[in-house]
Amino acid sequence: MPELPEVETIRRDLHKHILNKKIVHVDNRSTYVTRYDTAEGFGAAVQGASIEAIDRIGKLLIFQFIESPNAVLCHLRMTGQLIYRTEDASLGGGHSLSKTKKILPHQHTRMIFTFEDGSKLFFNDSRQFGYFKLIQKEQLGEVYKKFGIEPLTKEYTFDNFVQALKGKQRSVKAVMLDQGVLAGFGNIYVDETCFAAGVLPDRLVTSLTEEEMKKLFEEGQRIIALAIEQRGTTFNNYVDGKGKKGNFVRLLHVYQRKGKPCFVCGATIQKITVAQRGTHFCLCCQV
DNA sequence: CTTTCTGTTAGAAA
DNA sequence: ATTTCTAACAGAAA
Repeated sequence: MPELPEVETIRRDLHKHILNKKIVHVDNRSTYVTRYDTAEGFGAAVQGASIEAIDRIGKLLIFQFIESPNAVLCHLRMTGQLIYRTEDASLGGGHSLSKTKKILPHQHTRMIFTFEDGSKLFFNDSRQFGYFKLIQKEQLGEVYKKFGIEPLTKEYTFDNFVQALKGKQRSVKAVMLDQGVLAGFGNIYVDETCFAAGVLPDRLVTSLTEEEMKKLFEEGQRIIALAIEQRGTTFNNYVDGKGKKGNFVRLLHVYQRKGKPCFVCGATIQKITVAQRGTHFCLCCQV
């Protein structure tokens, strides 16, 4: 499940590999992933365009093109993957393709961008919740405006954090998952942040003390930064821009640890549903 | 075999 | 206006 750290890892990988590269061909294998555009319109806008910038806000990737009014938004949702392969690697014939690497394209490959040098960017998405959306560069301001404050930006201050959460009649979990309040947190990092902050996820935001608020603010930023350092969390589906898994799994304290002993106090990790999501916590460490 | 669960977000419903 | 619920889809688990 790509959240901010996973999407940022992919963004950095792609920045390294496809910047300034010209797209010579687009193979759109599922009209559903370009559901906001016609397949013809999307292909026409992107073919022949060169990558000027790859940006990100929250979990949303933004591709901009050189000398073009167009940009493309890409959201991976639950199971989307963006994997870059050089011509050599995508052919799969040689020993450059290890056994652990899947041959691409496969059944779930929904889009293939081919660059001038023969390298390719594969978009795989088994559930097809992810999408590509054509947009004008001048509309990007409106796109950014829909997002709340994001960890690791200069807007992420304690004052802004308190301001964003203030007055919400909802659980900590629901508010932290709300991309319009905080940008980039998903199920994994909300549960981990709540654990680190010692706050139960089903607490109402209005019940939080100043110190608890501060803890959530600080731990949220610390965990997101640490997860980026570890190149994200691979629980089942996520891989980086080169198809490799993330390393944060071994640092998880509560997520997907139901029934296992808490690393801090030994109590059994609990799982309930909060804000329609599986939610993990330690009854001993969190209040 | 069928049913349930997974977790993101838009859009609908409350 | 704000919050909650459901649909979109495919596959793993029950």
